Amino acid sequence: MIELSKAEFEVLDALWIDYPATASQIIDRLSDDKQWHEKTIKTLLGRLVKKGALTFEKDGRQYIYTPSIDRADYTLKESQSFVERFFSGRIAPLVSGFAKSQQLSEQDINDLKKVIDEWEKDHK
Amino acid sequence: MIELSKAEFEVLDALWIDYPATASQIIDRLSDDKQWHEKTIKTLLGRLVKKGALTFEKDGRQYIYTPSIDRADYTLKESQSFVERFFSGRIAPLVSGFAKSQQLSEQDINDLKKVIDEWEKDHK
DNA sequence: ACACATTGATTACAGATGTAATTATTAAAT
DNA sequence: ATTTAATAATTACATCTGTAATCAATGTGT
Repeated sequence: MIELSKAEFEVLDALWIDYPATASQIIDRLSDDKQWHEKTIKTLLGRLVKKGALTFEKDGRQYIYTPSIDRADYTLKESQSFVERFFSGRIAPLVSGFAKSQQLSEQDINDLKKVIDEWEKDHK
Repeated sequence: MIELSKAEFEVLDALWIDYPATASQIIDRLSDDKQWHEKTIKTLLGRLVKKGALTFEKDGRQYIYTPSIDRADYTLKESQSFVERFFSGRIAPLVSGFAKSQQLSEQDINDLKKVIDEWEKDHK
């Protein structure tokens, strides 16, 4: 699988918001949270292209970028590897840690219940 | 918080299994899964000491290592940051991704239910 | 047609990381 | 006491990462 650094992921994440998009659109989106120099973002875009995480088409002197991987796929793979490394592949201990440290809201609990209901529906 | 690389974490994880422990004990434990050179593990131990993730006492010519951070604390922090980056801090979408891709067993579902029950007990 | 402004390409550079080899130290064996 | 073997300390080195600066190309305005 394609391995992305944290910074690279953030840039790709800005593209996932809406694509295709130009570098300046991406820079624009990122400027809200991050205080990255435009050059930095260009560098990261270049590295993402090199890693095959996105493609581009020329439009005059600009590039129009499109992600070449799916966000859900990518985050699932990362989640699997994370849960494997930290919790031997079991997800409940992760959730349990959140619960114990007061990180779960009523909303989270309801969402989790919904996931469980779905699962049970599919496995009956 | 202390930032550990993947390799560093694996070494610390081998120490968490049982401690205090000597370098050779740790090397021994790791040799099952990893094919790291002994020197590599020593280097990682040194970096872990430098980062303050573990301490040691001398016992003759050997060092006896002890973790200076708690595994549950560390994994919780990492989990929070992971969930924040990939799922805007919400845990349910992570679990949902696992469910949708057939990564959840009956056992996982039961464990999750237990976590939810606990949570509800504490919040009544 | 030409200077300018914009965008992409190339280069930079320090610190982190993976993966050890080399060197120094010292307890243990002879 | 001296050699040896084990252990730790120091050094190595390529790649990745964060964070840009500089160079090159090219569309645009005058």
